[in-house]
Formats: sequence, C-alpha cells, structure tokens
Amino acid sequence: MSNHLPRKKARVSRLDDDETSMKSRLLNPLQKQREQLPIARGREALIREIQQNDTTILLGETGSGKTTRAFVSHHATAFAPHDSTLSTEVPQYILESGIAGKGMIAVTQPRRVAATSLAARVAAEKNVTVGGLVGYSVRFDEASSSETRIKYVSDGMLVRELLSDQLLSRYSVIIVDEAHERTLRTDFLIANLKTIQSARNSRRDVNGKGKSPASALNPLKLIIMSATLDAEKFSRFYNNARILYVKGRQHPVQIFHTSTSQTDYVDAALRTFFQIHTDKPPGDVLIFLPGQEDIESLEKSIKMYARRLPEERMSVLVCPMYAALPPTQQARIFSSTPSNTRKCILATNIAETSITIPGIKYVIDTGKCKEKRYLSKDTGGGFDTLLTRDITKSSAMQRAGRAGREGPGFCFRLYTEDAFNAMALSAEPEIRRCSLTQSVLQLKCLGQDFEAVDFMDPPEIGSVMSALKTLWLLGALDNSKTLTALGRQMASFPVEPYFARIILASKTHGCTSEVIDIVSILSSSSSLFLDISDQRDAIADARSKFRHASGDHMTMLNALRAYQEIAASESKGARKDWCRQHFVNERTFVEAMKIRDQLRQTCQRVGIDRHASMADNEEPVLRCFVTGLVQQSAFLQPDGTYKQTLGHSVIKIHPGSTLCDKKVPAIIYDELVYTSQIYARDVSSVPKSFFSNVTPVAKEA
DNA sequence: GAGCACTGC
Repeated sequence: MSNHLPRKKARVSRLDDDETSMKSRLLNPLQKQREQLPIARGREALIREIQQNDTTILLGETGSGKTTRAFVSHHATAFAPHDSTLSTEVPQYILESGIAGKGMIAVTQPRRVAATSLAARVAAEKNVTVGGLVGYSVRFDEASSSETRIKYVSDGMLVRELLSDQLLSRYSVIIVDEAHERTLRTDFLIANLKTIQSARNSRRDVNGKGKSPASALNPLKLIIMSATLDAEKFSRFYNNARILYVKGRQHPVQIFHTSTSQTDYVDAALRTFFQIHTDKPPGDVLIFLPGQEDIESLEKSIKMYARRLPEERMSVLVCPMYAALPPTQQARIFSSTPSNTRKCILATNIAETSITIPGIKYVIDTGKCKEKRYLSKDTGGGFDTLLTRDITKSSAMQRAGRAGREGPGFCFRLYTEDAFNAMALSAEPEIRRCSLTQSVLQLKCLGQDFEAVDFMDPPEIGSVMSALKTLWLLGALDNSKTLTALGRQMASFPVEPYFARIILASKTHGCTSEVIDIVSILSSSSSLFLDISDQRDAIADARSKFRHASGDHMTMLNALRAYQEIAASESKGARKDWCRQHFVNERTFVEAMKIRDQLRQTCQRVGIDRHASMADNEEPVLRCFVTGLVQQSAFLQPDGTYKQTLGHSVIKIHPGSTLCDKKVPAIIYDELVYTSQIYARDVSSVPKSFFSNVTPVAKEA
C-alpha cells in the first residue's frame, strides 16, 4: 500500500520548493514560524491559482511516508491528517494578496471550538486582537467588527446567515474547511454556494469589465479544503475545478496490522497495551474504542492487571475520555503524566477530530465506532439506530496520525491489512443518514425544494418524503407542500422543528416560560443527568428529589428550578458541589440557559409572551409537548411493551427514564434509538384523550 | 436494564 490518493495528474498541481519568494521583513516570532512551514514555499503559486480560478480544491496532504517492516504482521505507509496550517495560512495569503477586494473572507468549520481557536491563532500571528481584522462568529459567541476581513464561522452559522442574505454578498471569498467531514450543514453550503457563485459571477460577465458597477454583484471565489481521499469528487461537483495538493507536516507513524482477525477487540486491546507497556520505551498510549461501555470495561481490566505488575516497572495511569464524561474527569487527560508513569487514554472518536491530546506516541485502533443512522420506514425502521460498525479508511488514517503529532509514533491496528483494504474510503455523508426535517424547512424558507437542489450526494428520496410528512404533521407545510406562516415562525427558532412547534403551541396554552425551560435542556448538546454505571443506585436516589409523576420532562424542569435556587443564593463552589451530589451535569444547565436566552429573544420577535406561566400545573405543558411530539407517541400493550401510535414498532422505555417499569397507558418521547432494543428516551406520561385533534392540519394514521 | 460525535441571527 503506498498511496490512496485517486488523483489525475493532469489537473493536480503540487506546490513545491520552486516557489520561494518571501520577502524578509521584521517579524514577530509567530510570523517567523509561519514562514518556515512547508506551505509557505508554494505561496505565490497558490495565490496565482486562486486568482485564476473561481473555485479551487485544496488538498492537505497527510504525512510523509515511512515504510517499516512490522514485527507481528504487515507493514504500511504512514498517513496522517494535515494539521491546521492550511486553515490559518490560506486566509492570510488571500487577504495579503488583495484577492478578496473589499469583501470579507469567511472560513467555515464544522466545530465551534475550531472556529474560535483558529481565529485566536491567526490574530496572534498578525499581532492584532480577535474581533478586529480577524474575527469569528459561532452560536452564543461572536467577535467581529466593521474592520473584520477574515472571519472564522461555524458551518451552521453560515447556513443561518444564508437565510437572511441569500447571496452571502458580504463575502468575496468563502473557504469551506474540513469539507471531507461532510456534515449535513457543509453539504447544504456546498450545494448553495455553487448556485450563489453562478448567480454572482455570471452577472459580473453581463455587466462587463467595470461598467455599471452599481448593479454588479461582487464575484465569489470558493476554496474547498479537504484531507485527501475524495478531492476528485469535489472537483467534479464544481465543474472540474483545479485541485491543488499541499504537502503536510507530520512525523512518521509506523503502522502494524494483526495477522489474523480478532474476535474480541476489548481483549485484544488489553493484550496489545501490555505488550507496549512491557516492550516499548516511554510514551503515552491512546486506545480508540466505540463507546462508554467498552471503555469502562477495559478500564477495569487494565487497572486490575496493572496492579499485578512488578514494583520496579513504570506504573499505569488510565484515563477514560468520552463526551458524556463529567468535565473534571475529562480534564485529567491534559494534565502532564507523572514521572515513571505511562498514561493510557481510552477514548471514543472524540479524540479523532475534536480534541488533540499531547504526548501520544502509541495508538491502538480497534477499528470500531458507533454510528447514529436513521433507519427509514420502508426498510422496517422509522427510528434512529446507534450500532457499532467498522470505521473507514479516512478514520483509520486519522487515528494513526494521532501518534505522530509530536514525534515519530506507532499505531497498532487490531485488524488485518485485508480488513483495512476492505474498509469504505470515507463515511457516508450525513445527508444520507440523518433526519432532514430541519434542512427541508430551511430550504423551504429560501424558496427551494430539497428534491430539486443539486447536492453532491443526493439524499434518499424516502428520507426527504419522511421529512416532508413530519413538517406537514407539524403544520409547517400545507396540503400542497407550501410553507405556512406557522412553518416560517418555526424556522426562526434555532431548535429542531418539533421543539419549535412545542414552543409555538405554548402561546395557546399560556405556559411559554415552562416550555422554554424544558426545551432548552432538551436541545443542549450533553444530557442533564449523568450516567456512571457503577453508581446507578446512588444516582436514582439523588434524582428522586426532582421526580415528577408525569415523567422526565417535568423532572428536568424541577431539576432546573432547584439548580436556579442554588445558583441564586450559593457560591460557585457550592453550586458545583450541589451538581456533583445530585449527579447532574452543570455544563448542560449553563448551555441550556444560553439557549433559553435565544429562545426568549425569538419569542419576543414572533410575538409570544415569554413570561406566560401556569406555575405548577403540568397539564398545559404536556399538551404543548403532545402537539410537537405527535409522531413520537406510543400506547401500552397488554405485555407491558409500547406500540407506536403512528407506526408499527414495538418499543421499550429506556432504563434511565423515571417512567421505566411504570406501565402508564400512553407516552410521548423525544427520541427513539435502537441499540440492543428500541428504546424511547426522555419520556412523559399523558392521558390518551390528549391525542385527539392535536394538530391543526393533520388527522391521519 | 443502559448513549458515537457535532451544530444552530
């Protein structure tokens, strides 16, 4: 195996040492560092290419190859992701060259932390403060001004901007970074940017060279930045755009595969870890596992065997890492490793893209991950699945690269080289496996039909149909699939359409204050109630203080009210203690309160009184939830399971719910996920009588 | 009887 890059030589330019035209000038240390980067040598060529082409595909090459014979199995060439050099350098080159004219340069990112930290780094390199020449804009946080020329934005933020300015006319250059991740929002932008570019750039031709500038639109340049693998596809989509290939900066990583396939990857990881620990020089180990359950089990085994090691050996420090872990425990992975100790980090793919852990020299890759995927009705589903599956080649390369951030490293893959070769090139784009309800609604607001849009990968038609049906059931679309006034209002709320519908229903029922409190918790990225498997009894006990007989929604409201009382009277430390004692995630409360502010503002704009309250009467609140959760309801059957009211699946209440084992006649729930069974999560009990006439338009099964 | 990771005027 030598190179996965499926490139056609003719259209690919390599930016190499032949271009070295940096002028010497007074530099701050960061600027000096900039000039030594490999990409700096191709700067002039890069600028020329971008100048000459409307769209440029920029490929971050990934690592220098070093082939070594493995002692247990086959050998392989190292690959690794490009570091963030391209993301910080290219916007600066464009600004310095004047390509952007008077317009702004936008750089989109799939994650908000990336947008804010890249902006901070570029501002530091340019010796300016963030929010001036260089700024960012993400949800809840913005630093930009009239002087801002380079703006790092989350992809969702640019989608929001698109809804108010359909031509994105403030920007003369838009850089779509991390395009290979193919998030739903990135694909949404890639499709719309193609149309916008053709509208803006063709009018330039009509108006001609400098004539009638008042009516001319500023042309739009696009740069799509991606890690190797699917550059050709981006190029084809943008009318065979030029692909430029930029060499990366990465230490070599030796990759080992197993000679036979492993049946128990947790056990294989355990054995491989101790092999490294006994045979290899110091350096921390990162093990990629699919989820919390495997992480907890491996943590136990490693600790057990580590205790049996001879005294004189290096000791082992095990650090679990996954998104649901409380922040205090997450922080442990960044603390420096004590002397004579080897740190062993057990992580989900949170460590693949979202966080970079220092000091990693060895990576153990189980080759597995969990993936959420919507299983459509016509394939026997109608719910999300969350199942363990094989990773992709891109993912395997990304994981290996984590060993080569600071020096040469090693990656031990717990699968054969044949298994690697059989992996899919990259993950299926989100647009083909996620709910499209919100995107369909957003496009309706732009006057477009999802079916008619030229996407790089078109969604499954069944997926579009089910989104249309949901929007119709919620009253966002009428019988002729036309956007209703209600639908337009729903789109103005930065939450899932069914949550927006619940908020709008609260106007009728006079309980907006309570509904917004609950919806803001439900829309937070992390869950409110912690789940630590060996403390589940203590957790259930602590939670009983908030328990509301109707179920999880009102229980969350009670928890939020209790937290606010503590927050109003106690110190920050006491607040944290209280959260720890009650096994609630304070981060969720903090995020929920930011979301609540946004929802309150939106209510004000669309004329809903956000103060309207029914105090402790839960009935109107539950009626609002029934309105938005029409499709997410089920009735009890004689055998104790539940059957969907609009669907045929048999479901169970998740064991984490306050209603588990309660056998109430009818339930509503926020989501349905198939893991070992089909579980309903965040469940409330409602009278069956609530289900008649819940929506203004729809009444069919 | 138990949840991969992100995001949003």
